[in-house]
Amino acid sequence: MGVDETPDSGPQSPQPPSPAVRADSVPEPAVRRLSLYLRELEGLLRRGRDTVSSKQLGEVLNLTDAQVRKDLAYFGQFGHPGIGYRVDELISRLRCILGTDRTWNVLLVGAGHLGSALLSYRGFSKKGFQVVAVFDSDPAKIGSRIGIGGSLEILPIEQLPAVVVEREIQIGVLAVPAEVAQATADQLVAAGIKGILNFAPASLIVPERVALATVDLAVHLEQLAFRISAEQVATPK
Amino acid sequence: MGVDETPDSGPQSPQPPSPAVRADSVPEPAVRRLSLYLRELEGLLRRGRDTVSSKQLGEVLNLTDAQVRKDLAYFGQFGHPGIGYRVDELISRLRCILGTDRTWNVLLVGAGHLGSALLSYRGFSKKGFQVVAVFDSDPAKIGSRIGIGGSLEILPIEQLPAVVVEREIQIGVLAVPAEVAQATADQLVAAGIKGILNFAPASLIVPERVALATVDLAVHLEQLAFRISAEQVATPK
DNA sequence: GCTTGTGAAACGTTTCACAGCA
DNA sequence: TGCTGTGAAACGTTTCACAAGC
Repeated sequence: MGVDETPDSGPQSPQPPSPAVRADSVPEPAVRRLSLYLRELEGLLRRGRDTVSSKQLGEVLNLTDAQVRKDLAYFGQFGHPGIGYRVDELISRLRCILGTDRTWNVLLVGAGHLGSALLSYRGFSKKGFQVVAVFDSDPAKIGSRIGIGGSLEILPIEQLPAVVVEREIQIGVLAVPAEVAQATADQLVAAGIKGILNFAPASLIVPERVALATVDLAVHLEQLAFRISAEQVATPK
Repeated sequence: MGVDETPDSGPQSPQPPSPAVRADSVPEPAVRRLSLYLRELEGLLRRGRDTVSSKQLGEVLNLTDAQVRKDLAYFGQFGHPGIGYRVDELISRLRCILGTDRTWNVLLVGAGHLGSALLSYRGFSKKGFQVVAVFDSDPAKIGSRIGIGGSLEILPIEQLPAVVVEREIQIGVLAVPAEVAQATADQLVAAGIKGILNFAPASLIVPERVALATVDLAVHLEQLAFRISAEQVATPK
């Protein structure tokens, strides 16, 4: 499948990554919820809360208190009996675990509607994800500037391997048509990307060492349609 | 929480919904995978395939053949021993089950970058989801036209209840800032919306009868960051 | 009082393995 | 032979219940 990998340790990895706890044998659903805990905690911090109990955290997220405690306990002992969890403390622990206590350099492939929207989305940089390169295959777009304040030049896909190394890019966001999604993913993998966030409505196959997440917007609408239909048939309660 | 619900049966529901099989006691993960099966099958159909086995379907989706068979069997007996599944037959069965064999009228709240991108996304209408109204709270935007060919006028949120009834809207897409997401969701619920697709990075609380799906783009990047970090710590295989 | 962390039980999902059919 | 549909076993996750700590 083309070139395979950057030698061993990347160009120079910024610093040893942070986890500090072995992150294996942790249920996948628990890891997904970690992000939700962090999001809620950041909201609590903004509202000036100092501590929060597993019960309170669970309530807003529709989870039991035991679930919250167990999820957090997979990674260490962060709580204080009788008190709960200290908001600021738990936030920095979770950021460390999730890897968002550092900056991640991200590239975007596909400067269409969705790609442009993602570029102007503040939520990414707030969490430490910095889009540092944009690629497109359309010759008409190449060379033009895009992003907040036109800070990025749209590059041809051929420059991908060099730019990934140069700008120390770890994650690629795919906002291309489904038909070219697999081929583009292959190029990202060949360039040494470590994770891919795929917005194309297609299943991708990547080597095990590459992390992959696919977000299919239409699929989520389909799930809503299913649940609405089911409701009308079954429980008109 | 404001007005509660449109009387009983909506204005006039287009037609009795399609499911035909009791859609209860089906594992949630199985329902999620139904959408993926459908997506793959549509790809197979385009490539001219007539039949497919559970093994072949499972391979592209990283699932076992038994998993595929069991998922489909929850809804009926669609397969043909010795042959597999007929692609066109299974597609129409799945569309019927998921509720995408009919058209869904959708509204969008929030005409910012993401909202605009969603409006110009072809994947929605391809699956039968038609955006028929757009709302925003910014007075500067109200009255201007948006969407493919400027076919939609941006309306003030005050018109929401009337428009939902008038245009028989079942699903609302939320592309608003996190701070106003819950308040906006409350308005959608009050207007009688049956399902909400939330793109704001916030947990929403809605009545049980309203279907809710939240897509937090930053959360998916966080999950990638976690898995990449974990990889470097654990298995440098 | 209230809260965490955790073994054990309960529950749900996935995989196995095979009968039955084309 | 090749494939589906399906009980039963294996596995994983969630909930329960309680000891220990503030």
